[in-house]
Amino acid sequence: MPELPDVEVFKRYLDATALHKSIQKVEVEDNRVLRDLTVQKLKRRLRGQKIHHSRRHGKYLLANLVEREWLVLHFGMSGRLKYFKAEYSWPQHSRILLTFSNGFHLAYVSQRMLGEVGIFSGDLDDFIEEKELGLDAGEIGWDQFKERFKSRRGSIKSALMNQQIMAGLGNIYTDEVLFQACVHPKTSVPDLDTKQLKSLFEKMNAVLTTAVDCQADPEKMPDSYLLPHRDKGGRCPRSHGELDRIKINSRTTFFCSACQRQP
DNA sequence: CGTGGCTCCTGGCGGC
DNA sequence: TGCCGCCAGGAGCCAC
Repeated sequence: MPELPDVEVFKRYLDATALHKSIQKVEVEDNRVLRDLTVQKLKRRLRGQKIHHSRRHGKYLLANLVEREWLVLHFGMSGRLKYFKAEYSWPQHSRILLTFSNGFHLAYVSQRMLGEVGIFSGDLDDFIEEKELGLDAGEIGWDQFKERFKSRRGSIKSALMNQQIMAGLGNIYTDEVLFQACVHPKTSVPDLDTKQLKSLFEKMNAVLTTAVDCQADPEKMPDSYLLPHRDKGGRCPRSHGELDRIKINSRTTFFCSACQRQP
């Protein structure tokens, strides 16, 4: 699930629940989510600290611990956060559990463990540089968007999903943006005219804003969106034709061949 | 440089 | 009912 809107919702959730509370206990239920980081180091860096504020960049959420030190959360395909009180209500697939001084817990939940929990030392800009991330999709301006995409040769879907060009869009929201802009996902970037590129930029902003407003919940999204219709029998809300389903870069891609014309 | 395939993982679902 | 293969909203790596 976690693309930019989902992670933004996680950020707001974290901000509303876990700030300014002393971390008393750190439990690692499965150390595979730590990758190269040792359990010992994670505990040493977290215990006794507080999360002062958080930042999101693309699909990453960074929780600030001390000056130039962050707890890094990446959610892979199935990650989320859960703040709760009672011990017996631990969510299934909790991999990391923090216990605060008020007795509440914050769980990093990840069924498939494709995400990562880490510690980063440095400024946010250093992190972005190390991960080679492009500008955040929610903050990029039109001139930068145009600049970054016009030098690309591949398909627009691949480009929009490329975190080095721009960070935040994943498979689902890329399909949504292409659908809203009526652009076929296989269109090669150089074949797009400025008007189409501008439309993609504007629709991207609208989609991201709407998705965050809907708490990234497909059921709350407008019926005119692709999201609520992908997967369940799948009919285009505009043409009412059956949605097409293809693979691009081995990712399932939904689109409407009536609205999004073959390049 | 871009694309497609494979890999890391777990678990739900449809088909037989 | 049970088992199996397929698939899933991420992303790094490698061969072509």
